[in-house]
Amino acid sequence: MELPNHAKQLLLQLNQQRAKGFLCDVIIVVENALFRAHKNILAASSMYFKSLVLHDNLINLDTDMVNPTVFRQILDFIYTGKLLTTDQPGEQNFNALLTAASYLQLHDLAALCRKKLKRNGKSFAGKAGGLGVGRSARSQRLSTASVIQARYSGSNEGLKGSHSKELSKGKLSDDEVFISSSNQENCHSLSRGASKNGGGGSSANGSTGDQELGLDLSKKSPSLPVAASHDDTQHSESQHGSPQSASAPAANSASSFDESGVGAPHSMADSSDPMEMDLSEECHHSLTESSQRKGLRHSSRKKEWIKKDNAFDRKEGGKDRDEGEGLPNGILLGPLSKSVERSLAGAYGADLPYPCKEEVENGFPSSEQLNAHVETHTEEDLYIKEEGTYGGKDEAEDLSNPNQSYGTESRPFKCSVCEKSYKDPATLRQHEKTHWLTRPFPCNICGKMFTQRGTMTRHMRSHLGLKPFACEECGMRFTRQYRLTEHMRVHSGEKPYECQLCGGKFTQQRNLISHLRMHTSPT
DNA sequence: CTGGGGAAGGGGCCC
DNA sequence: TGGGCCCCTTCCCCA
Repeated sequence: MELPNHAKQLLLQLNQQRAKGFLCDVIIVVENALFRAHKNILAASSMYFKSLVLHDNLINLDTDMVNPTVFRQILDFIYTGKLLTTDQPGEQNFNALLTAASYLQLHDLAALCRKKLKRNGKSFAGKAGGLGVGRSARSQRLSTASVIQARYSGSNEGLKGSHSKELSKGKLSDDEVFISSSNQENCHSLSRGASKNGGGGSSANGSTGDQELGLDLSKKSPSLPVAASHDDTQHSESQHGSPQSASAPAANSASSFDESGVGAPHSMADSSDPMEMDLSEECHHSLTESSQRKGLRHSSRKKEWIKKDNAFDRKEGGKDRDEGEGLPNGILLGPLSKSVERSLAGAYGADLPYPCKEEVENGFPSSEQLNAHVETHTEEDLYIKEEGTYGGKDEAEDLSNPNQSYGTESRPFKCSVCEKSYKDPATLRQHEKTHWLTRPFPCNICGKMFTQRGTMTRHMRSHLGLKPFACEECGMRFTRQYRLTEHMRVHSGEKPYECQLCGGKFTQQRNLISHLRMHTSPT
């Protein structure tokens, strides 16, 4: 069933709202003219607008590329899909429209203009003049073709190169540089988007690249709502998408996460590029995270995704850990995009269950079904009652129950689920996370999820082979300082852990513990 | 072959 | 956010 005029009616309403300024949330300044519009509409019509409205409520357009008359036409076109003619000569108008459309990355409109100009037998490329409508001489002589070419050049250098080529050919003089600061950004974004090398999923890559080129798009808006590096990366990625793939990269954008289910599968399911997976997961990550910041925890509609049980993969024994560390059994794929699920499933040949903690036995055949199920849970359900069933907790760890060594007087913050109490609310909150069904911090590489960010980043280090702590004696490297300290005892011969039963000494406490088991085990 | 010890990897959790 | 310490586990060596 489909309403025949739904889209049309919707657009009509939006256009009427625009006329009244109703719910308009962005102002576009073109020369002395102001235009009000809706960010969503602009963002949906052009990647360029999308990147701009993400940060700003007030947008200044390059008056060399677009003038008020043309922009009015363009805005009308965006809202109606119709191009209204002006009283100026058609060819001039289409040239101006083409330039502006190219500048604003309104590709449909640009194509339309090109078509029209072609039909009129007028080549727009390289034509001097014709931009009309208050254009400056320098812009008028600028060919749209060169605009587009410059924007798609491989790098900033490439851009300069192509521009200087034009200069040397005498087509442009020094003052004919059309690239305003915003254009440079734009160009940069596109070129980065076109070459996947620079993109990457790591925030390091993204930010470094921008900095290298003296460009930090996030600087555009100091009031960027979520300033985490992840989000910066997503933001960059969203802007770096080439126009040709405008819909796909948008799936990774923080501003367009709702598209992830639509745009992602195409680019991701078909790709084994882990970076692409990263992006989606980053998206998931940021969603989960920001949701929590917003107090989603207290929402009765919270969706919870869990690993079957921590104990599960332990029971599975070492083989699984070795062979499938990347995707442990009972992987807790959260609300990842379907494509990521498929990618992971394909990569690891594993079933990806969507078990609700309550229904571990049954599981759910699809994320949607689990989704529907978890919707039925209330906040209380988010907590697992302490019955010794929560993975990872064992008797030994219970011995370290803070309450056993401290009175509750000095630890006033008591866990509502178990008996533990803490000195400060932050620690309590951190502890309470261990009772959540959700694990908010997914590994971008294998999808494994963690309750604490630190644990996740530490885990990531193992993926990346980052071992910052080196032994000065033998050069062996470790992921953790503690390991290095432990290791140094090998060289020093220090064995601080002594068995009280047999006097055996050990360099590692854990080895003493396992040794003690030998004493206490029945056999 | 088996069991114990040494050394190391990785996750959970508290501070 | 990272350090520190707890845990389980694995791998290797050797008796």
